[in-house]
Amino acid sequence: MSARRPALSVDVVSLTPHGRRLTVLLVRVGDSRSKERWELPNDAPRSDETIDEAAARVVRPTLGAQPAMLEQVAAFGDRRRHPSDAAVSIGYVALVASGASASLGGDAAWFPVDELPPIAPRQRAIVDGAMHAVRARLDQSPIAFRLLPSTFTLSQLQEIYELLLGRRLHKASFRRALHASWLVEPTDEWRSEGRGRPAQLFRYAPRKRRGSRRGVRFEGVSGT
Amino acid sequence: MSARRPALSVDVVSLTPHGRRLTVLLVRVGDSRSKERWELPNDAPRSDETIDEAAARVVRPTLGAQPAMLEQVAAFGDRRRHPSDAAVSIGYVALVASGASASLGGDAAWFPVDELPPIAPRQRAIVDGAMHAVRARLDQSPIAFRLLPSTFTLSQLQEIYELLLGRRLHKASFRRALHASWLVEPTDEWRSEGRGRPAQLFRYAPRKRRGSRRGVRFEGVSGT
DNA sequence: TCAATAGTGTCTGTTAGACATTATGGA
DNA sequence: TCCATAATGTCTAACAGACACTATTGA
Repeated sequence: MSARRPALSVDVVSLTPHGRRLTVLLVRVGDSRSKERWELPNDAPRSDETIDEAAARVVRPTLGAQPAMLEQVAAFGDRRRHPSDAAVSIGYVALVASGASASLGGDAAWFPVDELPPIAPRQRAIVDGAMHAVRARLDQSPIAFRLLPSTFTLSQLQEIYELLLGRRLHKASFRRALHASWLVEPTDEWRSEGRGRPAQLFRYAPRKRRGSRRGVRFEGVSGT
Repeated sequence: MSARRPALSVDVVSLTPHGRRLTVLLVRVGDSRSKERWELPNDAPRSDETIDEAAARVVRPTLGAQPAMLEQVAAFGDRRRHPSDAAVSIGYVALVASGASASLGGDAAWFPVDELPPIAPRQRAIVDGAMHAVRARLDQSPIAFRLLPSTFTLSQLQEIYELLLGRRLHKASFRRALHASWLVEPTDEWRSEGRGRPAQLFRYAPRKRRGSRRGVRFEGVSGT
């Protein structure tokens, strides 16, 4: 994309749920005759741009709209290979609401995060770092809602938490903690999905907390 | 230090306790006639160097030895001013054991973190980011021990935790949680400091955890 | 002796996780 | 009807924080 040996690149890991899996957005890069090559959307920041602005610009063409969240992960300045050969790459995570990924740019596609095609080693590290950062922030701030449409069932919400944490949660405990956190409110609608009893729809509506807690906080482990 | 408008700088926030305060290492910069100016130790990374290596090189001359921990905080690429005018600065935190800061380089000095002299706005943001990162990692990994000599009293350890967390902890709860975490073991020595009963000295000696926890974990708030 | 700090034992309220039960729809 | 999922109530073990107490030194 940019000229030879830039000092910097900005790389964005876009995440969205697809079914029961978390997926990452990759773009196919040139080389029409050689075998397929994929990479994270990335570019060198321009001279008049902050790195946050560069990251926003990098996701714009591939994603239709702006993501629900875009945050820096870290700088990666080791000797691992990067497509642009940049000395240092700055990783970002973008969270995209489920279903909002309808209009993908031409050569972009979503891949399950645990089944990525071969990518440059440094970009592989950026993806891992992005997952770490998201998990770390999950109990500090309510970022799980960024991956959901505006109304959702509690089972959907729990599924997102399980996707991000990589482990099952206890249903009753999850709902108790959620209730105590005052982050959601019920709507009048119910949704029937397949078998079983229909689920009530909720929306994200954080209330002022009187004293203490910041996020949702689960120690909760195994699930039935 | 380096030529005009480098693309990158690496800035290191070195932390060590002094008495009951956390202090940051700053260096005085040139300008012998003008009024004092201080800044975080920083430099542009060299072309053959990773950013981690650059950070290690930056702290070496000012600190006597290598710090007990050196980790990246984040990249700071906004439009705030930086001494070198770098487009992007990468912040690092170094933790230095108490007392190990005997041989400081020429124009370096420790300042209480809440009473820093005026520094460039971006470096101010790097210091804040470093404090955030340290607090965030405190309950994930036992970094408090990096700020202590090899043997210490439990009151000293608790004081470090209070310094880093910025709030008082409950003594009995602190010791209970510490005992449960299997991170320290007692030595045969006791130390008498001023009045009161002498305190037993402990050393950092993490044991294998059978099941769950990673760090120390305190919800614990107020102290007697 | 008093003051100050170290170190411990007990009580209580909160809560995470397990378990059980009811509710409600589709096949 | 049976089955699958939603939603909720109760029990229990673990634990954080409060409180009280003993232990041991210096002044």
